[in-house]
Amino acid sequence: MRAPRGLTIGRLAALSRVNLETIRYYERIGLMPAPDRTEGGHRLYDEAHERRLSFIRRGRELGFGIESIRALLSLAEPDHRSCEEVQPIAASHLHEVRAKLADLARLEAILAETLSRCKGHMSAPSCPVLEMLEAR
Amino acid sequence: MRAPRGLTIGRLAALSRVNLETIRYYERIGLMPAPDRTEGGHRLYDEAHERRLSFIRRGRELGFGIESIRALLSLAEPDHRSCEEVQPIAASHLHEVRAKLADLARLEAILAETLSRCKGHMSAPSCPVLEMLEAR
DNA sequence: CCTGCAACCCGTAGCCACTACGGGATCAAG
DNA sequence: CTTGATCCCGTAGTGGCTACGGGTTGCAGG
Repeated sequence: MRAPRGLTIGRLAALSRVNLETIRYYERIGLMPAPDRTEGGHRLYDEAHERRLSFIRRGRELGFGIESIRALLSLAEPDHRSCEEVQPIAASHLHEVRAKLADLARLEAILAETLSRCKGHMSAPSCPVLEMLEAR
Repeated sequence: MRAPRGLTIGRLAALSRVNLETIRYYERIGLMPAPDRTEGGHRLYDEAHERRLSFIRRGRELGFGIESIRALLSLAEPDHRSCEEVQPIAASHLHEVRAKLADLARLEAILAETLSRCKGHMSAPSCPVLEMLEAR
């Protein structure tokens, strides 16, 4: 009665909500360790892989880049565990997120305002959007 | 006293604030027409090119994709000029911008809140950021 | 006229983070 | 033992550029 260790890549993909091809990609770039294989060569994962992969997915969902996640993963290891070193990574990312946010908000305002001036004059020869793009 | 027609790619780049290599790229993908050349093969542009390139730059700055800009450019031509056809392109883009905006705002809130809980316990063994990534 | 050097030429490869494809091998259920 | 789902691997494509390298052209000063 050995534990049911041996998660196929497909089941790992479903469990961690990461695309199967993406898992292989993470292995290629060294973000996920190469797992054991069956005799026939199929990958076999365990719970530790699942935890690591879910960590990566949550990091990606928060917008961290692969290299930041690599750093965060090593800072999450029991020996190295350091909030002090995690903070600058997260803070720098937050800074970038805020910059993009400000940029997008600007675009949104311009687009919304310009489009609002389009309402109605469907068949008119003038177009606020085109005029903005041609603007001096 | 012929007009000073004949803008080198470098001067066009400076004038339109588009990278020189990007201009060549736009020509390769058919977004910019192939201009005349000097005897030696250097590209020579005119004001029409400058207007088109600036149109493209403004479109890119507003976040439109290359294919949308291609469509907008053709809808900006004197014969085809159609606000009616421009609107769905801009509206669809605005929709995408708003989706990204909402997504980024969500990230920002999570990151900011989590980081705020990091303040102070620099050398503590626990870390709100890591805990969130490991969550479950 | 000649030199020197900035500007230009072209094609290709690299960036990020995947995603898709194709053709073959393996696994597990019936 | 057959079938069909799953998995294998390597490579190429995505978007929108940017960088590189090695060669050619243009033009201003001497």
